[in-house]
Amino acid sequence: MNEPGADAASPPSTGAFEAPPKAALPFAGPPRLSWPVTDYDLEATLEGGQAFRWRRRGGAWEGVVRGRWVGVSATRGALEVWTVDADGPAGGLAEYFRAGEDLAAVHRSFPDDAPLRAAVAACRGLRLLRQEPWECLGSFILSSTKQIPHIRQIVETLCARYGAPVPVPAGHAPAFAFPTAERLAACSERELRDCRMGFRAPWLRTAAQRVASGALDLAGLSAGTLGGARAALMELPGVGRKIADCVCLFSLGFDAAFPVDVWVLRALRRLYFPRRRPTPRGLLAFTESHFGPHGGHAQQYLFHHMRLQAAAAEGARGT
DNA sequence: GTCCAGGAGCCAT
DNA sequence: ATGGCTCATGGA
Repeated sequence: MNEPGADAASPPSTGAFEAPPKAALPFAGPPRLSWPVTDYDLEATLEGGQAFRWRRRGGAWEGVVRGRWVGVSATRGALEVWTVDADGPAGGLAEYFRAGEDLAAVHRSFPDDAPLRAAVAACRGLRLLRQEPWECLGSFILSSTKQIPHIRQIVETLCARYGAPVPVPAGHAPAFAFPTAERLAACSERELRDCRMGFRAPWLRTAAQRVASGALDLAGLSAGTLGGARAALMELPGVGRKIADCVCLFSLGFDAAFPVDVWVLRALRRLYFPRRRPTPRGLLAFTESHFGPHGGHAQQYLFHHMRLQAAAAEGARGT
């Protein structure tokens, strides 16, 4: 990936598809990093349920990645990233945002069927991130039978209480890293329950202990196969097929992983099996054979499309 | 009050 | 293998 210096990033925005005034950007100074991108929908990507720590600020977003405060915008024909320490190493942010991804190639790898075409058309610019494995695992252990806003709330509480403070822009409210596995392993179940995570507390604690002790080498799982990584993750209490697939897809680089939650289950049944009702096993086999090497992307499009439609229907009924 | 949420584990068929 | 039940918690 190219990582031009901070001064390389003030294209006059001959934007073919947008052009908000520069003043709309809430972050001071020039961006630290910039990559030319078309079709990078930050709202769909950062708030669509794959990551839980991004907060909208003006037309941009801010969050904490790998222990550093990050601001990000995609409004000027480029993905632009602000950080606090302008001199330190850039720290894998290109990898996190998958800035060099050839989205068109991903779309070309999809099967050519009507439901997926519709989802891609409705969610143009939806991307996948590559998150830190421990944060991803910990967050998704908290996700079971929870709505996305509540997952975000629990994660924020956890970070504020047990995460290390990170440097923030002058005058900015304090921000915190996602707690290390070591720190959470040292928490009591009671302390975790006090973060309102309910019955998930012992699951998170056990996962933290295994990662902290080295019994589970998360980063090492990337070097193996999807099946191997999934199986290793599923040995953790509270981690079944769905959460394991989320971690494989969102943090370990396995683009074929296809998490099936209640939304995706509804989408698959409605769109691909409107008549008969496939068994869970049969449906899993379908997801593995039909969607190809980037099936995880396809899954995210189906997921997001379903939720957009549900939100539209909700709005139409007047709330 | 009732139902549901980016589930998982356990137990009885 | 499959179908129920339970596990906290908060919002609609």
